[in-house]
Amino acid sequence: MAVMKIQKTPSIRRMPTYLHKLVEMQMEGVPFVSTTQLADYMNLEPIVVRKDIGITGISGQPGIGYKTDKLIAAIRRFLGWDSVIEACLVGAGSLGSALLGYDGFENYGLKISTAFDRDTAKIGSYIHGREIFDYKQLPELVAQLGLKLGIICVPAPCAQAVADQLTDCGIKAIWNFANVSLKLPEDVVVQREVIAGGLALLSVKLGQQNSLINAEEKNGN
Amino acid sequence: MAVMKIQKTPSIRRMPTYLHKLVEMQMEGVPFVSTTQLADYMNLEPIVVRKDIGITGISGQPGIGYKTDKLIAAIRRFLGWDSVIEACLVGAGSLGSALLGYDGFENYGLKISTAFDRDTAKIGSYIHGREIFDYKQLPELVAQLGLKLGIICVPAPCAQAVADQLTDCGIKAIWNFANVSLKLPEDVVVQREVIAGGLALLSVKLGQQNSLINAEEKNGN
DNA sequence: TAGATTGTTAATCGATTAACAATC
DNA sequence: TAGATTGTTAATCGATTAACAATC
Repeated sequence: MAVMKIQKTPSIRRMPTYLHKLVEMQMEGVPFVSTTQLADYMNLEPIVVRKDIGITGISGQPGIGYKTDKLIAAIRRFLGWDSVIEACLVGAGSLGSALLGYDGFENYGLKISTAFDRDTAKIGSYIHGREIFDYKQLPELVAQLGLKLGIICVPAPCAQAVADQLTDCGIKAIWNFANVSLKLPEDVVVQREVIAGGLALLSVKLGQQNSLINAEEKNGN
Repeated sequence: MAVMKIQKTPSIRRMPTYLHKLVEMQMEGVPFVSTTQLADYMNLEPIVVRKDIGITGISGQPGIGYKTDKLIAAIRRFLGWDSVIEACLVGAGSLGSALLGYDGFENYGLKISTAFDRDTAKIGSYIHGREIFDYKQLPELVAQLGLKLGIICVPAPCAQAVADQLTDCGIKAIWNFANVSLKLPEDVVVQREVIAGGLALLSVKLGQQNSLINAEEKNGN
């Protein structure tokens, strides 16, 4: 199978943020939204939002904007979030627990239907109202529920073994929060979250800001 | 002050991952690393790694690679992680707790020196060995410790107020995990983590993969 | 009619990839 | 000498930005 290359990554990454704001506006009863409004909210230029929305295929009304409901629907459809996908989570440590407790996923087409851990102290307990199952039961339950998405929250050294187990069970997509690069079959897609990536960006911004300030001080401003 | 625009965002985001792997190799006693090795690990092309490393300014040895120690130092210097920056964390909920428990930050030039919450049940307790302070004490402690970085882990509706408070106290950089876009003074840098952004990317990949499979089935492959 | 916004086309900019001489 | 790798230059590709007619 050909290696996939996704384009418009920056646009796709912005979609959930539009969605979040739009749902909020929808609840407030706002019937129309313009790219200007969304751009203001996100601190970017309207043309960026216009292009992003363009790829969903929706059309708006010149001079007015987009119907809030339709725009929400268009973004959901584009992302494949119009039908809920069920997932299993492996590793109920602090990060895994945080994800289990996050109630925004319902807006993002995701439902974590089962959670697993190896720790006997956790097995059978409930975290944010969800039972933690024995990791040994994973193949059985994943097959039974026909799950296609797995979320890995185990420590880095265990992550590859868990990933192998998941793909053996028919999982086709992995959301990887472990700090390690996984080797997977070509027909399995993976998204690795590297929290430190954001920190790196922030650090570089801070460094640039500081040198800017120093430069201005030098110029007597 | 001019609005900052950081370039080479994708390269910067990859830096911590290089760093993580390099530190691992260093501990294993590997003296030299080539871009080929790093590329293999990260599932990308060597030229990408070569370009990324290039921006740190380090030079390697043709035919051999880079000295592991020197490369680690170069990446740390580039990111400003050669000196530890102290931060405060606001909001000791499940995500805040997970961050407090993450022990990888020491490698990333970050030390969370204080954590705050408003909840009296949490104040005075210890999470992952760190005392949780009353949010009311924030101005006092931030000033006392001279902190420049704040990490926001409070619910979205409180995030802007916390951000305002932080900037009032002299915080110059904010790492925002709340699901809201913050309005900040121009001299304060911000990095917002949108966890759902990664999920959006994964969903689109999964959709593309599925249509690829369908196409191949149609062609009888 | 005036102001706001969409949607498209073109221009610019930056990131990725390719190619290859120089070096170990 | 053969193989591997760096570092640089050029080519390609895609994303961002600008401009503007069409529409409400």
